[in-house]
Amino acid sequence: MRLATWNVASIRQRAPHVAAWLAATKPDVLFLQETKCEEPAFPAMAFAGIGYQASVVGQKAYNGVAVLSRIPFTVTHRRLPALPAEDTQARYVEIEVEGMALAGLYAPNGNSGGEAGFAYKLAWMDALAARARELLARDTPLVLAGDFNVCPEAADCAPGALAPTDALLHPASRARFRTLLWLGLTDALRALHPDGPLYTFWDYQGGAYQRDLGLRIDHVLLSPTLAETLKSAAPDRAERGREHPSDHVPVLVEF
DNA sequence: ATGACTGAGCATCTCAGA
Repeated sequence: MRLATWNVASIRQRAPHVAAWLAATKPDVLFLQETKCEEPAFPAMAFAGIGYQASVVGQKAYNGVAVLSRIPFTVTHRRLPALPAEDTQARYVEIEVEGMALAGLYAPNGNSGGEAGFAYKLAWMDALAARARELLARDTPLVLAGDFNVCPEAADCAPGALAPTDALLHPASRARFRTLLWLGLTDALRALHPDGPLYTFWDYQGGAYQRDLGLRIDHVLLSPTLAETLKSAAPDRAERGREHPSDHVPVLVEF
């Protein structure tokens, strides 16, 4: 299985990038985040023509996740079950493929909306952990892939790339990420590349990419039986150097 | 002192991103 995740910062702006990347890389499944449109505006035709079926969990202007797959899949969840019904933010999609649960997620940033915004980030991460716990209790092979909006360790934030008080670095945010690891999930990038920077994001401002002031916030977590078969895991840095790029690059994992 | 990012939307500014 070749599985990827990519925060595209608007699928309507990035459809050509995504289609070209799919044609060149040919992953089985690609999870997208920050598609920023409702389902009817999602450019599904751009991907159908190259063999990828889309399933979209969209909303107007903000958030939005989707999955593109060239293998058959069934959508099992379009929201996290533990969140209140009135929460309509489009941040989670879960599919079933060959007995595996594959989840694409866009965790809240947590820097906007004051204390309530940060509390929402933590509550959302708790709901994600609850879902992971549920699947693992059933021995379902599981992948969590997406923009977690957490730099897990010091090496995941270039010095000066963020203010020390940023929500992505907050001890409570990092604790929520560690909780996922303590459930037995393996951080695919770090499992194969234990040391040094492995950035997946560079800010648009201040020449962050040219100065390599990046962050590692896009992650792929694997349950134990899948982690045992892990072959490769890498961010595709070259995408950040293209014309009109997303501020995130795709992360590709092979297992 | 200067100029300094991107995208969406009931838009010529505001909000959000991170």
